Amino acid sequence: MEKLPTRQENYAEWYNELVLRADLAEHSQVRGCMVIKPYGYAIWENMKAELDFQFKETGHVNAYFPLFIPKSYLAKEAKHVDGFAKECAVVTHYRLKIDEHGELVTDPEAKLEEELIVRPTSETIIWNSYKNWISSYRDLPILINQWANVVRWEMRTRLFLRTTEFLWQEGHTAHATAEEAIAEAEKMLGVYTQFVQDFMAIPVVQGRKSPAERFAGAEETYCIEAMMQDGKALQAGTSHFLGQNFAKAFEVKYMNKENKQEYVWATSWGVSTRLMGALIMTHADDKGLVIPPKIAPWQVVLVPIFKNQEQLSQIMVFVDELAKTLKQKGIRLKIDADDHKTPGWKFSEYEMKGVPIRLAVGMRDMENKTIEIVRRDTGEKQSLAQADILASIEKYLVEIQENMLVVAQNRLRENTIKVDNLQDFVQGLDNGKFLLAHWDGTEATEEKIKEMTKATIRCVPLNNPLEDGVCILTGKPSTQRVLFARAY
RNA sequence: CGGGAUGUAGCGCAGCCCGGUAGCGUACACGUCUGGGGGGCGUGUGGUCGCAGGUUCAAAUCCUGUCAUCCCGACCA
Repeated sequence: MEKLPTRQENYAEWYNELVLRADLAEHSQVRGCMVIKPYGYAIWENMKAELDFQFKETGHVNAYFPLFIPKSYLAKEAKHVDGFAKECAVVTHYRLKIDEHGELVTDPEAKLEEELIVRPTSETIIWNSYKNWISSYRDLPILINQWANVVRWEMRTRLFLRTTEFLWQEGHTAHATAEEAIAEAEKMLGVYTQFVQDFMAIPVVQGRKSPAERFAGAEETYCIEAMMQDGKALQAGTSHFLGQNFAKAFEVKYMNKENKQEYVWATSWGVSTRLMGALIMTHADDKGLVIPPKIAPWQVVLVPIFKNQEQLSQIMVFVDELAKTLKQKGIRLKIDADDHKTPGWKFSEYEMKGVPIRLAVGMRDMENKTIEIVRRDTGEKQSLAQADILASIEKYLVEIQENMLVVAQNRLRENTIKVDNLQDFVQGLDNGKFLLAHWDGTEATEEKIKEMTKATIRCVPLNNPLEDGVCILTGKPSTQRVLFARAY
């Protein structure tokens, strides 16, 4: 098989090819939709399991709401409609029939009284339920998460980064006070940050979106932004303080302790299969994926090297014993004893798939009681005594996880720069930097900068130091720097 | 929705200009030699040439229509 295009040659093609070659996903026949293949789905499942655990640890429960949203619900929150109307799939009929030419056609008789929207997000359908669930402060808070698929009819799609249908989780909470809701939105941003850094080894910048970049219907949008290897930003997760916008749209009030009716305060927060894109573009190299041990479907792959079944049997005596030990330790091992692929082919294959540790054992090793171990992240290869292998694997799994984060953190730090004029700004962008620059705080300036440079305000970082300066475009005064980058 | 391109085996492509038996690479199956970094040799399976019309003795090839996909724009939490 041909080599992967390098990141340097063509970053976009490298990404696309890698997704296909690593067997994560493929384009389906359906426009803009992908098939997530078992290896890709296994990574998603590992991410999902950990996130689900964290949500429950922080007091949330799972529920499930309908895929279809009556059109009238979506219309209730004005900004929300604005944000999503242009990318909705609409169900208009409920039956097909065979016509006079023998063709399967939509039955015009079966038109829906009210059209149904395939959910682009679930605020409206969920708040329509919350209306019936909430009457007293004693009913609050409601802390619900749902794992679901959503559909957004995007013009241009890319595997994992932007697909018509995608998988995600969406948390929707209801609170008695603004303070509590804001605290919830911030808490979940923290959960995302910790998950992404500790499990996916992806460092992020936490911040608030500018008003223009806010979620449709939110008072405040918090986000985590990650840096891809080409210097572009990828929004890895968002958490929104929705104020009382949805409560007002759906008439959701509660009786407080003073016997007064008040509107409920809301949050929503989500991460999606887009995180798979972040994983790939943060860690993968020109040989393929590199997956952090904590979410790798296989943490270790073992390739026995043999000329015939008899040799394989001898090797497998040792391998079976090792497999038993690793299983006891909870280490995920794949043994590839397939005899119609060569060892060289397998080495390349598992590098493409990003398995953190590779072991190889042949007859030479059996005679010497040794085993070859190779780290995927650094490529470091050594021959160890078989007796020492368990300790080395355990040590490597920890080291690889840590090292991957450190490498990514260094990249983020080294490529985030302060700029004070437009020339440096543009030059920085072309060199793949994240830019901290002064901005006059107006939407007009933000828009102008986007037009000129394709860069957007990714966020106003949390705990941003205040500092007097002047806007790089207009020269008007500014009190803090904000983070600009080109984004996916 | 504007501009450009492409539809031929699972995948990647040639053939089309100049009409005449459907080709190559890869994958797959079998055999054999191999096996410590994407193996060699041999044999074989697999195609309504996107779809619908038309011209012709004859269409992957020429003509008309149509559908789909991709790229560049517009659009995009």
